[in-house]
Amino acid sequence: MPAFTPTPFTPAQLTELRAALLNWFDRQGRDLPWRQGQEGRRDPYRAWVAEVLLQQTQVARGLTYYQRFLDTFPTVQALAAAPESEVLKAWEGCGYYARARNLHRAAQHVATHGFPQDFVGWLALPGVGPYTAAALSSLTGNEARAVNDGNVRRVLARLHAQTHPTPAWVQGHADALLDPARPGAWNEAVMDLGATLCTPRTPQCPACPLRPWCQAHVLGTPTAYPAPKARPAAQEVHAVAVLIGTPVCAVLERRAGPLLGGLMGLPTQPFEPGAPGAQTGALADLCTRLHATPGPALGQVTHTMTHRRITLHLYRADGGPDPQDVRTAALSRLDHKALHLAQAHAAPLFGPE
DNA sequence: AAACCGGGGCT
DNA sequence: AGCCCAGGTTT
Repeated sequence: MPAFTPTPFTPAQLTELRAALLNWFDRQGRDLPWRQGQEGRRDPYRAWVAEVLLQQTQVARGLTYYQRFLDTFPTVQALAAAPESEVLKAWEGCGYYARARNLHRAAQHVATHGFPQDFVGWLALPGVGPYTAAALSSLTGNEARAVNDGNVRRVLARLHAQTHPTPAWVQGHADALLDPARPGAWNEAVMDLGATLCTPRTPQCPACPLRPWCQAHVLGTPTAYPAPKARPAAQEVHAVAVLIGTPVCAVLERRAGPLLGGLMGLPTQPFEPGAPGAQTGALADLCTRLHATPGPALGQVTHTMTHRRITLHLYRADGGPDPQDVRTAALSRLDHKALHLAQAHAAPLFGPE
């Protein structure tokens, strides 16, 4: 017996449902810059960059980054030949920087060995998991692989009124629904439906081509599917940071590890906000490490990242390592906020514009 | 199972 | 103006 409940649709229903969604897609599907060329035969480089970008970034926001990234690296050879710092600079502000580092590493493999030709080949690239491998093998090779992303999960959960769809449940139903005649278009169609009509909060059921088959619509509570996931509470983090130099030419450090790895930023030192003297102690420790002299406070900025709420207490300092050009370095939003604060502090009233 | 990041929607 | 949410891959 199967591990999941197979699709309740009869073959005739399946044919109608597929035709309804694909007909909608042919007329209402989104015209996106990475969807050039024939369906199922999209350009692999453009599709790949787009899919990695769209792993954690919504289309509306992703368009800007996609444009910038392709202008900077028009081909996989250009991407492979670039230093990592330039790749991160092109990705700057987009978040989840491991995506850019993996894309860069994978490009060096692709530039010499060529693009993967199937699902397993795509899956072998760093930064390409089951979703992206299914998307790329279907979009560029018309392979019959059903994608399983957040949109698909939501569409299928509503279609079958399933509050707690497991990954295996979603994959099973996605496989059953996939139109084997047009796998690439089918995947694009389901994701477009989830992104434009079957949205998380305010679904547009009256316009939905799948409404005749949708159990959640029958029950009248589409937003109940799937049930929201529990999330860990945000954690308060405090750190001191120093500005040595100016907001456009400052001492920067390269961040290592999973958090903002590979990006540059102002030197920082965390501290326990409750403990007396902890903040001045952290400033002293940081300046000792940098061989710098602490100066006046410039203010503080807050930024939320993952499950952390970070407060950066910014100070001026002197001495230490050589400052560098801030504009050519890849920085996180947090550091841009800190530098903006320093700039406002430097010229609070006057100055050009 | 938990961590990674930033923006957009809703209150 | 804030809070809350969503989201593939990796470790």
